[in-house]
Amino acid sequence: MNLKELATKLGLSPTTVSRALNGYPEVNETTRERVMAAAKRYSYSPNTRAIRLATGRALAVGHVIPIASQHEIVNPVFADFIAGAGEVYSRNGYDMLLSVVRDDDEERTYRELVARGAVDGIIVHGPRMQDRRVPLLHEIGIPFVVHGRASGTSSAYSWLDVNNRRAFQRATEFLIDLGHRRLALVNGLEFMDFAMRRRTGFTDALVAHGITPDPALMSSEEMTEIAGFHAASRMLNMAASPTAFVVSSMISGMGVRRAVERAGLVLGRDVSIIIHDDELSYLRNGDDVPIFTATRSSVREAGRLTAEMLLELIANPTSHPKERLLEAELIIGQSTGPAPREV
Amino acid sequence: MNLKELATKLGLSPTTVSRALNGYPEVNETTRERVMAAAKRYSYSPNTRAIRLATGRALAVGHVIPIASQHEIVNPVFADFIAGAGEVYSRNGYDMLLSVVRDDDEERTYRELVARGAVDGIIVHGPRMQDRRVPLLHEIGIPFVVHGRASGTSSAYSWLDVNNRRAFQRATEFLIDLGHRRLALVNGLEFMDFAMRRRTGFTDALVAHGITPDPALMSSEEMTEIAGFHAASRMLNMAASPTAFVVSSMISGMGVRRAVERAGLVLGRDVSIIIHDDELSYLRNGDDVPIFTATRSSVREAGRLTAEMLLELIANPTSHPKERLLEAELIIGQSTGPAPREV
DNA sequence: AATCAATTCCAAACCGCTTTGGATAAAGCA
DNA sequence: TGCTTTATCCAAAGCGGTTTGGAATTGATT
Repeated sequence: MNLKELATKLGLSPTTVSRALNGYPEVNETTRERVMAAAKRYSYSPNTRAIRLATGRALAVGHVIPIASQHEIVNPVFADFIAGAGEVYSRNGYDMLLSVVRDDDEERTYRELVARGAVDGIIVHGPRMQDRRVPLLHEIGIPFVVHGRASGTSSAYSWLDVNNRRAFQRATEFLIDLGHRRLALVNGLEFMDFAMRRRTGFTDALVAHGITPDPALMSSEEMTEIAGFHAASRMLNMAASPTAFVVSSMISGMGVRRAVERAGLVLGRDVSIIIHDDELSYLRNGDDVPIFTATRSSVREAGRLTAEMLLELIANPTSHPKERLLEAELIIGQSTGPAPREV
Repeated sequence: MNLKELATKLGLSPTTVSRALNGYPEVNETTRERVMAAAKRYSYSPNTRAIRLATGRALAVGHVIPIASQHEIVNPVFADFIAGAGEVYSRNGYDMLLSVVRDDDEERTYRELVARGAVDGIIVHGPRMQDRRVPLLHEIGIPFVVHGRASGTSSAYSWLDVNNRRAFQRATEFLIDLGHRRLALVNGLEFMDFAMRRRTGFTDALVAHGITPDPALMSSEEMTEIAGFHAASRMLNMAASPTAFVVSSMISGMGVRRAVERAGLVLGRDVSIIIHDDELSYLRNGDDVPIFTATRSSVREAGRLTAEMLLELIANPTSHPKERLLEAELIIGQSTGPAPREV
């Protein structure tokens, strides 16, 4: 059933039917109701392809998921972020277009996506330091919102980020307040923007309390269980081993915990851990009582908010870039406790 | 730059330019080269919206990701599956459309997606027993491939699945051969088709070796770390506690491992664990040496193959349903060993 | 009663491509 | 030489909607 057929059945012109369905004023209310009823009766869905061509809008948003070409890792937060964003799109009649792209030919993908007219806007995932994509998308001239930030970018752009520096600073201070003096950071890869900020928050807190950051107690690797395990094991084997860990993710944290337990130490007594918890749906940090003390910020909610920002930007392309900084909560769990007394 | 402009610049008709670019024979080779060169020079990308309308094809595939409305959990394998499928789509000029849908209004989503003409085919994720979506998509009449199977469905349909029954049977037999007699299953939710099959494989192996399955040693819960931890803790507290666990996922396995270590037992000596490893990129089972003994099957590869099946089906809608059963590898890691001697 | 402004509807153009059905010129054949 | 093929290109008609620019009808105003 298409518009013309429906119009014929109603004895109206396609014009009127179209207007009736789209809520334009120049159509009699009784006519509109007739049309609406008929549309429902024949379960008419306007052909998206035609709408897109006629309106010149794609009614779709592109998410470009970069895959690090060396490691082939898909960021695990991505699924929940998408789930949040997807809600917003479907509520607003937008489609979500996903491109999974190795980071060596990202540029081509972005350009094509826009030139082909496949999307009205783009969400940028996994920004790195001095990310080339920000100037690129400015040049292309398409609305976009970055999930995270790209330090070292000169021009303004829209972004939504968690205050990673602040979160890690607070986590570190919390541990310092508990008496810990030898603190370790198990961080993600530090060419990623968020990881850099977390490191800054960590060292800032140390320095502010007169503790000199020890490079041997700061690792920067992929956020996997194994990497966390290895990094923590190595540090725990040092002469002056750390009594507390600040860890970049739930998964790494599980690796750190394993290293701690493997070393015969008790979590929350001998060694404390604070992780960052993205509230991934399949990696809940405890049911009622949180297991890990954590800086917490829902990545699904971030997905929702980012999507809303982008749709606004699309509706209002000349508006100024919007920025949104979310604060992470500090959740006290069972993985932290006072620093053990020196022997 | 659109087709008409390009044609004008070349002094040709849009018809000829279109044909030249799409490889039709009725155009002179030298003309074709001229056109190609000009297209590249002006970086012309044909407008997807127009192509879709003109050809009546969506050139897009829909992935409908169900979110269990009670738990709001996004299946973690989904990200890697998508990554695999995405490769295939971009190689073939298809877009990937993602709909994240709570499982209470799935039907509407599927119907609309097709009625609107947004997709040429659909991938069904997370099939359950007697899944309603299979008959629904048959009724709608759109090519689709199921990732997994839907037991209890009468009509034929295309699917790609891992031989879950066989994998879990082999894993169980492997443990029995190591001398284990009290085996536990930490399974996913058993209304999911794959979980049911895994359970069958587990009990089949037991029965075949004269062991009566003990309901107290079979849990069926969400595949989270915590659920794994709780289930294993409970079982390890039983009088006749299990000496071996067959576990449905890497993440649950990490919970089981934690329970084992928490109980003061040594993995691979006191207690053995076999997990199923989907080879998620951010959850590698060890670097060179696998940590867990595991039944292994790459979900990313499954994504690739499923996508290829669907594209074939779209190109050839009258062909018979295709079925593809992947066998999982059994990988020996450090989490298994001979059953401990009875005390 | 004549004029003007709404109100309500429609015909036709348009979005940017593909594709059908020729037209023209060159080549092949009897 | 005249006629049929073959090669090459083009005009125009879609695809299924939206949107512009009227036209016809009705109601209000003077």
